[in-house]
Amino acid sequence: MDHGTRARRRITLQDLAGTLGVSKTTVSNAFSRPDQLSPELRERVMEAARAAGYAGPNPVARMLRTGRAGALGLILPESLPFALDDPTTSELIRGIADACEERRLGLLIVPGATRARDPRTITDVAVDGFIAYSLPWETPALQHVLARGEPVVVVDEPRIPGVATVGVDDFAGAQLAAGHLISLGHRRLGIVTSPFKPDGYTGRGDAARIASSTFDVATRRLQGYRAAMANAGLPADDVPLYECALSDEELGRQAGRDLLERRPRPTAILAMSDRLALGVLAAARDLEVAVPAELSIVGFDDIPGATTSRPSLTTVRQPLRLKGY
Amino acid sequence: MDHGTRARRRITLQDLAGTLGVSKTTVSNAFSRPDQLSPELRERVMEAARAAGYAGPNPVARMLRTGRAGALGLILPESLPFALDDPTTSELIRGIADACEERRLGLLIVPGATRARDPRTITDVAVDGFIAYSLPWETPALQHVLARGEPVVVVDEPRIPGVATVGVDDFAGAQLAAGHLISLGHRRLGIVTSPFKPDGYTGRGDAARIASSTFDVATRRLQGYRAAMANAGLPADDVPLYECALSDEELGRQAGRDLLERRPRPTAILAMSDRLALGVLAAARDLEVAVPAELSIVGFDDIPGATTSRPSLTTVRQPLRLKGY
DNA sequence: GATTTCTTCTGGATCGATCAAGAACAGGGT
DNA sequence: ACCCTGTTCTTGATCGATCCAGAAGAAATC
Repeated sequence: MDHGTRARRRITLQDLAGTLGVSKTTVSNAFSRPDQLSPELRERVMEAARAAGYAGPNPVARMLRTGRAGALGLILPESLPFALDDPTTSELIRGIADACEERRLGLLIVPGATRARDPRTITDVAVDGFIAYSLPWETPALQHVLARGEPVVVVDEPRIPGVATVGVDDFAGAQLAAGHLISLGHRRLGIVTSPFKPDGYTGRGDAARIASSTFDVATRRLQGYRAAMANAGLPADDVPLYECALSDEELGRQAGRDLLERRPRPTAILAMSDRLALGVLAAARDLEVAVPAELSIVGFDDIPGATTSRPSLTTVRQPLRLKGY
Repeated sequence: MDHGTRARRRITLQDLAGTLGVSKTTVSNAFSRPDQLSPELRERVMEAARAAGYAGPNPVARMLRTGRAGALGLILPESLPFALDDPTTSELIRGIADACEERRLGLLIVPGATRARDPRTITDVAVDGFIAYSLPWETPALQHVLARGEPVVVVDEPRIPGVATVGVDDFAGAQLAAGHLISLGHRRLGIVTSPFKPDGYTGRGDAARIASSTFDVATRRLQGYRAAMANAGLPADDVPLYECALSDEELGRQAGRDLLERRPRPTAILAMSDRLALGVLAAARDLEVAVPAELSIVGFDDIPGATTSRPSLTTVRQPLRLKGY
């Protein structure tokens, strides 16, 4: 019934110092800088800590003082379920997780960044920096990330001046893929694209949408395809095009059906991801179009388990991307 | 060349208050409690913040003062790559991620808890509580989690008195599965188990290992199987048993081969997970044992995409498990 | 013996916010 | 004129640690 000991407050470093009769700095050192005090005293401190049920310095207080959070934020465009489904993203997450583990950093995942979100999911988290993966231009989430003023690494897109970016050369890769098909003699191509805008649209290509695209990767890959076609003297502008809202097999199949039903039928289809390519393959099977006899398909990304007849444009991803820190 | 403005220190709420000529509390309120000040002043504050490039209150400082971190820690037994591979775990992560998103909590993932780890990956992270998934007894990581004194929810195992646990009734489920097979007339059963210890052992069942098991789930499921057998008057103790270090199709196949090569050959096999069951199915195909004519297989967990002839023992997982908070 | 150098430990300032209590002023009712 | 209630803003304490400068004593150097 006197002061103190009420309401089961959590024990602090200060309390511990009190019961031991040493200064709080000493207790702090016992935990974080063992070489700064004699082994005996340190042992006494640890002993007392164990007895008092003190688990170690409060991480938040330590962060505030030291300025380091010991964690990285990973911003994903779609929801986590979708990210885990998509081999490309999932592969990326693995690489990042491993790298974080080596450096004993925590990994805080912020999914669904393209949807409208409460900014607090970004402004209120304790991290030392962010990795943003494949976001469209003008994502509010990205603005908030940049506003925090902490280190940011963007993977794939968008390429923002002054912000570190990791990614393959989409233009060159796409050009290579299209060039390959053309050199095989194909003249009637079809293209299945990943989204140009994060609005869930799926359907035939639309020049206005493409012109106002906010996804860099899709834009640059398309430019690559078209450049290759233009080099070969093919009409690049009115090539049949189908845009898919997600990089998903079902949508790829839908795209494939659409493209393969056009007349004259394309003899080769370029897909902006391997999952879309697999979908096109399924569509070809549905429509009984023989691959590769009647149709060639080329994907992108080289996901594991893509053993179809397609030259794989691989990305050197993974641990590289953490080198920035 | 006077005091202040050196070395590009990050701007603080205090600084902002200074330039505006108001108190820091007012600035704080402008961000966190808009009803506490006049709209005009608030607008002025936000304006000045924008101009100064101030992104909002420092999350760490806020955490320290309020005592809330706004994030949850998720402890996984294996590495993240493995977790993403395993449909059961991946399903769980989805559920948790969704629930966190609704409550606008961050999700901090700490993988690989069964391996020896630096305790700091647990003691040094800023979270309000932990979810521990399917860990063996005596995992050091778990000790550290409990030592933090924050809320903990254990999923599946281990069941620790006084700690909230979410999970299905493994004993009853297993008993049901085995009872089902027995009621179909099966008398020679075989069992494929998930690990009893986190040491990577894969091989025939070993009574000593089972007796000293540290994985609750495996133990209780086995007890369930055996109880059903005992009820039916079958010798439960020397039933053929194969332990797999991971819940993985390849190991399930190995287990299936071993069990199916024994004589007399089992007519039914109980697997502790659906992935293992799929492996057994593969083994049956390898050895040209007809399913279900010559062999019945029963799994556990009901993962998506398991359309084989097996009664699925489903778990009601997902968002439930966050109700604790 | 005086000075320097270590080692070991301490006190107080500090990180950047929130919170509790209260001041100053406005209007409303009697 | 007085008290009450509200709104708006400020002061000072506080969260729980780390860091810096320095004190006290032992050991080494000249």
